Formats: sequence, C-alpha cells, structure tokens
Amino acid sequence: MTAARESPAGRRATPDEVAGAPAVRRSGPVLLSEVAAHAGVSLATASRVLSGSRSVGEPHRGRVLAAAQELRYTPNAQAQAVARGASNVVGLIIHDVLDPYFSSIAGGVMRQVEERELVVFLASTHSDVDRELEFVQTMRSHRVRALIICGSRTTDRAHNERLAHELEGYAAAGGQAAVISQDRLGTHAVVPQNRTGARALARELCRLGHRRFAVLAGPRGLLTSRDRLTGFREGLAAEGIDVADLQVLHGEFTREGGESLATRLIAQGPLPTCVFAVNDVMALGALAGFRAAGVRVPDDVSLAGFDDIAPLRDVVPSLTSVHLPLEEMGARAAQLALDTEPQTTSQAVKVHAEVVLRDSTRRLA
Amino acid sequence: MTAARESPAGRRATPDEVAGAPAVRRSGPVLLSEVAAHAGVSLATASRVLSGSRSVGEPHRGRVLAAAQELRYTPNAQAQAVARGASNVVGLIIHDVLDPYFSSIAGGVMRQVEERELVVFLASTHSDVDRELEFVQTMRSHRVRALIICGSRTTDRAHNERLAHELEGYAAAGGQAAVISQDRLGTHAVVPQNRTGARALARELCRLGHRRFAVLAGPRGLLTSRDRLTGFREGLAAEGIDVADLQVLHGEFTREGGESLATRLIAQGPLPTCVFAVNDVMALGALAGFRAAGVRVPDDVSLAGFDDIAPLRDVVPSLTSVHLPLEEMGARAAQLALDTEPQTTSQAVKVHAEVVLRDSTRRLA
DNA sequence: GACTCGTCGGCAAGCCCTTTCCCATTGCGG
DNA sequence: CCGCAATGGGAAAGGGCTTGCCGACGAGTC
Repeated sequence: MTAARESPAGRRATPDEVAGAPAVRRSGPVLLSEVAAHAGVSLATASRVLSGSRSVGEPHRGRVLAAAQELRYTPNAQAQAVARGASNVVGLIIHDVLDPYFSSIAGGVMRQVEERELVVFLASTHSDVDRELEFVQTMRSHRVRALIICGSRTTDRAHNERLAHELEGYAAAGGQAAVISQDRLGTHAVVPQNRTGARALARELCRLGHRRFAVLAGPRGLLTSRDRLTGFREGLAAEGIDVADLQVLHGEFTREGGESLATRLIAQGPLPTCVFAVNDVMALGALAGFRAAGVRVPDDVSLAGFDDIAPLRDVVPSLTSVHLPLEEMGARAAQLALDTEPQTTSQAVKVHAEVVLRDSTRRLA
Repeated sequence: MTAARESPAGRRATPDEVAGAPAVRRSGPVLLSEVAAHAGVSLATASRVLSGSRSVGEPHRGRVLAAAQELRYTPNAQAQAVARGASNVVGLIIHDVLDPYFSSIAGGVMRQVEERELVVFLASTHSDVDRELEFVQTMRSHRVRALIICGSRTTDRAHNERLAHELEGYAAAGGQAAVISQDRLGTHAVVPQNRTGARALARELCRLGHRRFAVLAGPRGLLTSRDRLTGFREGLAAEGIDVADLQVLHGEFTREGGESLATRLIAQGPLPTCVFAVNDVMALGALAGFRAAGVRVPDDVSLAGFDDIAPLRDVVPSLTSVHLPLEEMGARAAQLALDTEPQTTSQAVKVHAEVVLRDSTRRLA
C-alpha cells in the first residue's frame, strides 16, 4: 500500500527518458493530465476529446488523439465511474461455473452484456446462502449498474428476508436487479414453470405405462426441488396414481448427490419402473450410479431429469428431460435488468418448460 | 448521463424525510460523509473506523459503526480504488463460458480469487482475436490487479505481437498477467504439454494395435491444435508408422466442427481404425457424427480426444483422452498472477498431460 | 460596423474516498 | 510538577476524471 502510494511520487521524479535507453516506461499508468500536457491542451479538452462528450476543434482534437496513442493512454474506468456517478459493469451471481446449468445461464447473460459493451463481475456462491448475501453487498459496493442473481429460493424465511432486504438496499441505491428462479424479492424475476413442467412430465411418463415411481429430490429446503416434486405429484395424481407411496429421496443438488441417491434407491429394495431426478445434474449422477450397480437404463428402470442441460446431448441413453431455455433465461434476466427504467414496477417472466421424451424412458408393455 | 448527474443534486434538495412516510430513502447510495455526520465525527474518523486503517477510540468507533449499520452504508469500491490506487479485482478472459474446457479453467481461477476475497471481471471473446485485444484494454482500463488470459496462441504473427504489446503495456502500468496455453508473451504462463501428451497418446494407440489413423484437427492457425498434431505425428513415427499418409482434417474447435469433420471423414472413403480429435469438444462432436452415420465406436472405429473435460464422465462409450488438470491450471495461473511480486521475471509452468485409455479405443485383434 | 449567435478552450468545482499532516489530549517517568 | 512520547481527532490535500460555467473568438445578420 505504501508502495502504491509512493509510486506516483517516484514516477514524477524520474526523468522522462533515460538517455540511451529508448522508451523506458516509468511505472504506473499514464494519466490524462500527461496526455493533455503532451498535446499542449488543458485537461478538460483532453477529456472531451477522449470521451467525445463535446466537440473539440480539429487542431486540438488531432493532437490529443496522437498524444493518447503515443503515450498508450488508457482511461481509468474507476475514476470515470466515480466522476460520472455511473458504472458500466453488471454483476452476476451464480452457484458454480462448473455446473452446466449455471454456465448456460451465464452464457446468456454474457451475450447480452457484451452486446451493450459492458463488463461483468462474476461471483460464485457454491450454494452458500451467506456468501450470496455477501456478494450482493460486494456488487453493491462496486456500484454495478445491474445485478443478476441466479440462485435458488429456499424455504428459509430469515434468509429470504435478509436477501430481499439487501436487494431493496441495492435498489434504493439506484441499482437494477433481476433474479432467476426466484421471485417475491421485489425485483425483476425470470421463473421457469417448474411445477407445470414436472406435471407434464408425470403425465407423459404415465402415458408410457409407468405406475411406480421414485423421485430423487434435492435438499428439502430448496424451492426449485420442492416445486418440481409437487408438480410431479400433481401430475401423477391427475393420472390416477396413488401418490401416498411415492418414494422420495432427498440429497444434494449435484452429480454426487444423484449418484448416491441412486445407490440408496437400489439398496432399498425393488426398483420402481421409473425414476425422476429433479434436475439433470442429479439425473446424470443417478445414471452413473445405476450403471455402476449394473442396473440398465431404460431396460431395468426408466430415468428422467429436468433442465435439459447441454451435456445431455452426448449421453447414452439420451436422457428424457424437461427442457428449459437456459441461455434465454439468462439473456432475459439481463434484458430485464438492463433495459428497464429504474423505478419501474418489477416484472416477472414465466419461462415455459417443455417435456422432451428421449431414450432413457421406455414404454412399458 | 445528465440524469446521473442531476440525481445527487436532486437528492440533496429533497427533504430528509417526507412527513408521514417513514423511512423513505432518498435515491442514490449513502455517502461516507452522511455516516460521519450521523455519528457526529469527522469524515476522516469515519473512514478510519470503517477501513480499519488506524485505531479509533471506543466512543467514536461504536458510534460510527452504528451509524453505518443504521444507514446501510456501503463503501464505494470504485472511489476506494481510485483513492488507494489499487483495486481488488482480477480480470479473466476466456473464449466461452459454455465450453466445458474454459468453464473448468474458470472454476479453478474463481476458487483462488474467492480465497483472497477478490472479485473477477469475466470476459468472453468467442474466439475473436480482436475482442481479445479489446478486452485486455478494457481490463487495463479497469485497473485489474491481475489478468488471466486463457486463449489460444495463433500463428498469426501480427496478432501475437499486438497482444504481447498490449500485455507489456498492462505490465508497465503495474499489472500482473498470467496466460494459459500460450507463452512467449512476456507474462507468466501455464502451458500444458500438448506435444508430449499427444505423442504418448499415439504410442498407446499403437500399442493397441492401430496402424491407420485420422486426425480431426482444429483451425490451422491455432498452435494448440498444431502442437497436438505434431506430437501425434511424432508418436506415430516413433512407432514406425509412415506419417506421410496420415489423414488430417481441419475444422472448427467446436462440437459442430468435430461433427462435420467426422461426416466428411466417413464420406472420404474407408475409415482408419482410429481417429484422434485434437480436443474433447471436437471428439464429442465426432462421436455424435459417427453415431448419426451408423458408425459404431469403438467397434467400427476407435476415437480419442484431448483435455479430459468434465462431461466426458457421462459419455458412452467412455472416451479415451489425454487428461489435463484444467481446474488446477486455472488455479495455478491465478496464483502466478496474484502471488508473484510484480517485476519478477515471469515464470512458465509446464502442466503434465496424461493419457487415459477408456472404452472408445479398442484393442485390435 | 455593431450586434447576436454559436463554437470551442480552459478554469475550477465537483465525484467519493483515503491519507498526510498537524494539533490537542492523555499518561507516564523523572 | 514538568517534559516526553504516545495516542486520537480533524482539516485539507490529494487520487484521476467529468462537466458547468465563463470568456474568447469567428461567422453571420441588419
């Protein structure tokens, strides 16, 4: 820190050029004032030329541009943000870049952000709610102009309130936020039709002749998991299946979670004819678990997931899932946060979920 | 812009509280000066308490903390960065978040960044070299304290020079950079042993009895592709195979690229016994292409990739590949950029690549 | 030729913080 | 009981940039 402080001082003391050593750069970035001096104009003029905020007469204009180029001037975006009172960065909070669900969403967000020539701050919570809260703070402190959170709503009231509170603080400070997969937070929201999708899936599976199901669900506290489970139950009930003895196993929302649940399911005795994993990452884990135990999909058991994540394309058997336009969801959230006037009442976008039957679910004789 | 400007002015004019409406927050963030005023101390004292830069006596200390909490003060990170002359953000430039190769590396970087309580700026170039250059500029203008670039070195001399030039500018301005998969840029570098890895792969494949190969390579200009191809050739030669009639097809470094190359390969006539796709994403595409054409892997043709990306775990047949510790590479790059003293001579870390034989490559009778 | 515009440069006052001085306390040994 | 260091508080000078305002100057009008 002291070093950082001393460097400008030392810099100024250094002669511009050491004789004989050509183009010896002093340390530290080039300042606008240096460009102005080099071009022989005032700071204001240099600033105006470079930011194009007002027209500047040709002789000066050219000189400033030349000087900037020669000195390799790069404006200090932080200082600009402070002076202008507005930054051009967007915050994005997800659980984990490594999870294809989140990276797809991130991809959608990125594309929108790039189109607008903004930059994104990426933070990953690794499913830790406290870090989520913390990151909202961080983003707020960086004065991001828009904040996109792709988390998972929990049933933890206290946490939800704190999050809503943080977001309200962020909004009060002038920021725009959009949340994916959550709602009732007073922000824009992009929410997939988890329940409807799961219901439709249940119907399709029943139409294939399945009657005995098991569900590999996520943590009890996660609303996404709960909604899908509820929808699935509803769908089964609508097909006249007794939901009371539906096997439901709860585990982590990860590949390992799915794998261990599959193992547990196998250990519990006779398999149902069809297993629904509430998300694809778990479904992939389950697939691995089944395979390891010698249980064949779909011959011994049918398997369906939810989300239709990208890696599904290369899995054999191809996995039945409920398709969610993940990239689009990210893009939509970004649009909501970036294109809506602040102070507008927040919008909630419902995202359609569509069942895609593939080879992992077979028709029963 | 004008609006942004006027808001502080408007803010100040607004009465603190509209009678009757409790806790009506004025728009815009809370300032340190307001906290100080609220606590009845000077700006300096408030700053010292909140940043802990110097000890402050208890009565004041408590009051400041209370005021900050009550007002929901969030420091302006941008202003702090300007004032301190050092930011706590790290830049990360990759090709595409959606590509598992890059997201794994990003994951490794993120973890290191999080440990140090920093934030990351993420930019994706979508393989556009000009955008890469542009982003280095952007990152530089944001004064990121460290910059990690995970690109692909091309044979385009002009571009390499421009990149090196940019990076030199960045370094001159006091930043630390680390580059993954590239070198000779005057920065720290993390470079996988592409050539050695491919050579070892060739040897293993030969040991399985294969003699006739095809290579699905990336764009001609990409050094990564070229190195792997070279290594593969060397490996074959070492096993006494005539490299002259090795079929090499060039395409995009993507799934679609791999798929269309596989199709082309099939169209070209009799298949070799083994195909090497220079990266896994292409290999997955090729697998799909083969499957679509009714060519069975590994019965009709063996297939091997490179990188050992995460989604490979769920592919059937499991894909032979050359394992690269992707997350670790990201982490290592982050460490180099973050933990090395500036002005130190740049280090180059070689990353070991290890052949992993799986089911997609079969032993010939 | 006096007048009004409109254009363009520069001064200086911001933006929100941090940090350097400097002064007023206080506590302590001599 | 005095001088000393150590401590803690504040005013103010930055950090790098933007922009409101004023004044200068040239071009157009009557």
